[in-house]
Amino acid sequence: MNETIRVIKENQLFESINENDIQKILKCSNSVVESYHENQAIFEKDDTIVEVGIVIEGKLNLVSQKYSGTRVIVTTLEQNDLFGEALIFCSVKKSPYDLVSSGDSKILMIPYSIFINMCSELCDFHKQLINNMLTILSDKIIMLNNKMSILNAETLRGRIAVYLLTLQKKTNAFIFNMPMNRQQLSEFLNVTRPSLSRELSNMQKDGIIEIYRSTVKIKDLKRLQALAD
Amino acid sequence: MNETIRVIKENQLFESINENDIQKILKCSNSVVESYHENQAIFEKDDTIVEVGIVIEGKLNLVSQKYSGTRVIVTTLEQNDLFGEALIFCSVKKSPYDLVSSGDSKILMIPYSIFINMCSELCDFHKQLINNMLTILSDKIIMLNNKMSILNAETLRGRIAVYLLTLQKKTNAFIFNMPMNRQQLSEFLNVTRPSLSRELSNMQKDGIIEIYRSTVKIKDLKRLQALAD
DNA sequence: TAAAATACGTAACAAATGTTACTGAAATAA
DNA sequence: TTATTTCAGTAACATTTGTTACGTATTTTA
Repeated sequence: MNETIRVIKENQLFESINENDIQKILKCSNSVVESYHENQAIFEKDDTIVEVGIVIEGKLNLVSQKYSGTRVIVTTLEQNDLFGEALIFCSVKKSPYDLVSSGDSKILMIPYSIFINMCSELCDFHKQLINNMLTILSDKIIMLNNKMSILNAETLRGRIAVYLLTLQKKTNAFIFNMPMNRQQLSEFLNVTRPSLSRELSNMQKDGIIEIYRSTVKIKDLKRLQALAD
Repeated sequence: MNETIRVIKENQLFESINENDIQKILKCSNSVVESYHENQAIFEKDDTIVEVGIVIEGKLNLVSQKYSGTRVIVTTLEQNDLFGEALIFCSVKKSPYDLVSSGDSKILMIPYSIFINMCSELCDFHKQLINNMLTILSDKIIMLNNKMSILNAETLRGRIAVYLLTLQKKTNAFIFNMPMNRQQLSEFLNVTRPSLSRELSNMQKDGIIEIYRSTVKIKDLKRLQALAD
């Protein structure tokens, strides 16, 4: 269990909670570490989710079962990734995906009840746990809203503009590095890689940006902003 | 205050909490009903949000300030609509929008602290309030994920397919009405109205659906599912 | 260091979607 | 009822983005 705590004390869910109190939470909530092996399912589509999980060791694949029967990996969860946090609280708790272990893995499963029943001692760390959960859910909403505002842009140039402006704001600089390669960025913006390359080149020709590999320089902020509107 | 309770007792935030306990919550949290007049701002862009609000009377416009200076109404909030619920808990609590009263309005403002401090009595209804908030946030995440899966479809036909299949699943019928007109649906799918009309016609020609105004009949479920994959 | 693999840019062409403008049908108002 | 307004379908053309294929630069591996 010490290994578990060493991992999860870095998790946002346990922020500002010390190791002793984390231990109490795990005990009080009847949390357990479960072991899974290659291809074993943690849960399947339409299962009712009543626990949140944290990956302690190994990797998990979140798998979408297509109508055609083909299976597509939606995302991969690694050490300290949290899952199930939206499903356990929402009105319809059925999972839309399978969650499958990729190789051997260990997972901490935390039952639902710890988040809705305060213990009678009214411990401060229990409040903090729920507060952390509220922050995690809210941050996810903000992140999804930001992603939506990118996908809602009318043109690819607009999407690029919104994306670059968020980086400009975050770094507070006019020269910065993009944290994704072209393939990843094109998937994030929901276009093909050659389309993205072409448009970045066009924007460079038009004097809006300069770009080489992952390094971007914003040359005409006003026009970039106009594109993002 | 009785009028206020008559309104908000229908709100998801107060689900399974009786009128007496709602009254206690409002008192214990120092909630107040504020009055606003035409064009008065409830909060402005970059304000730090420390209260959730519920519209008791009138209408509010959530307004996006574009870089160009033009102002665009993102959405309109009406009686019993909740706002600020994600911003008060997230890591960066600054609002990206202005919230402005459209005509006279009355708004119940509920301070942040009620959601993070259990009162010493450990009242059941207080637990229920926080539980309701967790459900509201989680449902919003699920809704945004669904919307993302529509926008992520590669073609318009795919987006239409995803949308129709969610309606098919919800109504459990092969003939149903769409709750939006063409203009609204085209905005929801992020395309222009003529493009939507054209594609719906094409899908009808191809024998996948039959459509007249808002009435849709799914004629070839398998092909519709293949499109949504 | 050389060889192999990967990442990126580009170009020609195809396909999808946007734009504009017009029509008739349906709903609403007078 | 008739007139008016709103809603929806269509068509021609413009623009944007996808597809495919290839060359070159960069990074990784042996």
